[in-house]
Amino acid sequence: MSGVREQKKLETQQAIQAAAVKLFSEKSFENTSIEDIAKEAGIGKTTVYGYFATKNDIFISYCDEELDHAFMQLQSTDSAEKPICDLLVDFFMIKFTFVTKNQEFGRQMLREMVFPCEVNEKAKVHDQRYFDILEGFFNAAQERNEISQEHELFNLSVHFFSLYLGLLAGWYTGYLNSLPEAEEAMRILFRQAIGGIQ
Amino acid sequence: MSGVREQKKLETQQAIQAAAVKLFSEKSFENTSIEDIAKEAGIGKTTVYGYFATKNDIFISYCDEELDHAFMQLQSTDSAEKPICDLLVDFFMIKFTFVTKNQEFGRQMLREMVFPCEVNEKAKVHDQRYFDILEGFFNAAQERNEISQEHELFNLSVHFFSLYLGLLAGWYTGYLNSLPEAEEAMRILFRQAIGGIQ
DNA sequence: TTAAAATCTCGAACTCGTTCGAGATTTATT
DNA sequence: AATAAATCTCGAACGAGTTCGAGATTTTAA
Repeated sequence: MSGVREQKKLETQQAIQAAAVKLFSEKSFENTSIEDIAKEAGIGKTTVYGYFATKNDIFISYCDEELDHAFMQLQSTDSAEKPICDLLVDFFMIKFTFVTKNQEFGRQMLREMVFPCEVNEKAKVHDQRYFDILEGFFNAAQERNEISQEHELFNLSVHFFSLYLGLLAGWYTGYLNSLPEAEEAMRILFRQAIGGIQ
Repeated sequence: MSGVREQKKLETQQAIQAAAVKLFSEKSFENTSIEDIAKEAGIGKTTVYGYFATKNDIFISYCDEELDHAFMQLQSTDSAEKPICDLLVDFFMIKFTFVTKNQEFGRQMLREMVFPCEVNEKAKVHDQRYFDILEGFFNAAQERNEISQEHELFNLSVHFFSLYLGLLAGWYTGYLNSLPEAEEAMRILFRQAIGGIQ
């Protein structure tokens, strides 16, 4: 009977993850201690470290779950026949709204995702999914001749993603204070990008 | 004889700041404890808290000093008769080089500056100085008709600053691995922004 | 079946950021 | 000059993340 240990390990792992999701949502990252998580998961505090190297790692796996949920919402972006600018604004405003919904959670997550301590393969997979969607948008826009063929899809995606990042920075540094304000700023920047500044 | 206390307070403040600069440079933020700083400054660990509310605050004041130095270098950007694209690349590559010179320091600083815990007036002053320079560039470019008058200087600055941020994110998430690579990517994005993508 | 190896668990302890509280020093008041 | 008020300092202690080490459990090998 091999695999008892493996089975238990999986269960414990999931128990920790579930406890973290629950407590981070109820209280928040800062207000949840490792001991809280351990207690909720029914194990000793030290045992947690057999599964996650640091408290931050638990947070990152929590982010992964949250992002998965958010991704569902995103996929339903109605990519019908809208002009590319509107489409992009819709797309990024969903992300923006999600990430700034909870100021603290968003900040913490962005710090980890945008300026991570070490290259994180899992995050790259996430990014790739978003970029796939974006590239789909641009590809369609190129085919209907709304935008030029001369730019690579990846570079286009990076461009708009960067503008999105800049807006988030503006939010967290206090330049933007409401969603409509953010959307207006986003529209201005996106139009600049599309039309050029020459 | 009034002011003995004030005098001492100033000295202590400077001693802490100097100790922090020294130790953060030698070891790094994480590897420097408050106690280390206190010892170096010749005071008790608790006393530090009379001057800075948190360890992070010490780091932020350290950043301010570093950024001041970096700013000097920046001002000397030769804004002669270069095309705006080259000028912007030069400008932002100085910033990029500075901030990524020490991977860990840069990451920590960017986290604080881009996604700060609370709105930080001092950081805004810094940003303003950079934006002033950028707006100067754009203004000159508009006057020699290199770029259109229709965009506000501020929005233009935000646009390129955002692209710069996106590149830093690319650096820290492992998409960019060398300065020449970063510069090439920057040039591509900047050209996209200038020429538009239509 | 059994002994050795590998792995898992958790109480105790360590580190470091931060707060408390009480005594020391300076300033203000008369 | 003397005393009260304000401020500064730092040893002690607390809280939370993390590591140590030793015993318990499971796997492997014979």
